[in-house]
Amino acid sequence: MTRQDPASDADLLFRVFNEVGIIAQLSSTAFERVMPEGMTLAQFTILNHFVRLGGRKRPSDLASAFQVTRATMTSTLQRLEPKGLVEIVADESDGRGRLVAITDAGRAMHADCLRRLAPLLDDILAQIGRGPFAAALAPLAEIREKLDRMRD
Amino acid sequence: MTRQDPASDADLLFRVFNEVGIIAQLSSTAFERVMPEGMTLAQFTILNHFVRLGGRKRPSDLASAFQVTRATMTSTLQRLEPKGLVEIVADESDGRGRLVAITDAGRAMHADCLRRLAPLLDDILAQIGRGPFAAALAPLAEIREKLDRMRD
DNA sequence: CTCCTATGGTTTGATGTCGAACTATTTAAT
DNA sequence: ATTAAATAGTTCGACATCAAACCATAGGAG
Repeated sequence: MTRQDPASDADLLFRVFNEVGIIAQLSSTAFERVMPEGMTLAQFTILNHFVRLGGRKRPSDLASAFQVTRATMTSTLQRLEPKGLVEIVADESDGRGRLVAITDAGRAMHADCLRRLAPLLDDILAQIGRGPFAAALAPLAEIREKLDRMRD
Repeated sequence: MTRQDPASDADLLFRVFNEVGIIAQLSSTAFERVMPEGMTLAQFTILNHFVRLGGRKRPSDLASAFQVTRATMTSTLQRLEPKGLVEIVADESDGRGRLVAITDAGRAMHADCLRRLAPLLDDILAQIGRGPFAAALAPLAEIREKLDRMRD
């Protein structure tokens, strides 16, 4: 029963990755259209991390938390810091490292983003319902986790 | 039973979009690491379209087929054409339009990409199995379709 | 102690992507 | 027929992202 034509397996993977790509595209641009001028999903994600977990983190820890390269994190932090949304200080205990923390302005920006996001989420829930999301979450989490573990 | 705390609904959506974003990220970079030098997922997707469906298409049709802007399609076509993988000619019946078609070199490149992709797909199937993909496909397709219909 | 490797960050160059502004052509409206 | 609105493509500027190359510091092997 679990035996399958290899071609159809490949096709299944293709289709899933294709849907995933399109959804990622559509959702991130929908997000960014309602966000304050200049705020991107990548930047919001950093603020969200600090609002939920607090504390100070090294850029490389943020990079692995979000599955991006250190170069990408450098770039995003270099956009957040001039706006005063995060502050970055040298790590006393490690001459190479730096430590990032959110500022009050960053918290205010995050709150504003959440406020603007609410109507969009309501709209999506009204149009699609929670069913498909509930059904997709567990398999997606498994795919993500194993895919992540494979990148070695 | 279907009644839910609105906060948990928002959280569900957040999580699904988050998983989707990470999977899109990981899968596309995994794809591009095994592809021939200079080939990207975006470019492969165009070649794949023509190999499967044949014919000639206008850039704007390709753009809507792949849910990207015309500007994005212009950019991708401007990378494929100099490499000789597609050819672009004026549309006789419409002075504004242009028509894109794949070339023999494009077909050869596509075949090479498929050949290189096979081991990666095998690896993914071996590590994850088809189960989570089969489970995710239908809900993802529904989310994608309705999200797509909302962008108006 | 000295050297070699590992780790943290940055820079550079390339690609994909968007939105906005622009040109050219087509179609519809009056 | 003239004009206004829609459509096809392009260009530009910004951002996210990666890989590769690079600098600095830390840690371990002898």
